[in-house]
Amino acid sequence: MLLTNFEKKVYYACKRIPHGRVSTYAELARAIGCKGGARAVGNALNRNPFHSVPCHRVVCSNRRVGGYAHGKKAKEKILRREGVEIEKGKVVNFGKILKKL
DNA sequence: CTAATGACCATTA
DNA sequence: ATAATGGCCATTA
Repeated sequence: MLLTNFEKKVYYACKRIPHGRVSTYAELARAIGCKGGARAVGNALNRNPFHSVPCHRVVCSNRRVGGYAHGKKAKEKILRREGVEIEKGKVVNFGKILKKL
């Protein structure tokens, strides 16, 4: 697979998010040493080719769910199945279940 | 090299 | 509370 170094870092970091927890695009960017690169992280996750990397656990820093390659609906569905409550398109226990990397 | 793109973010009105 | 704005950054054309 033709993966850029940036993408590799994003996927490896994303893999560290535990089941039932979430992280944010900005936090992920910060974790890999690319502060301010939240948008770039989103782009990388959008092209995520691995089923093993749980990109559905990455949400926006404002508690909103954020996008998903297969539709936001699917994303919410998966998150709920993992025990993450979502209210009006927003993560309920955000501060509680947020995983800092 | 430049310009456009996007699963973002913080600020401002 | 919502909407617009400018900024941010890797990738791609």
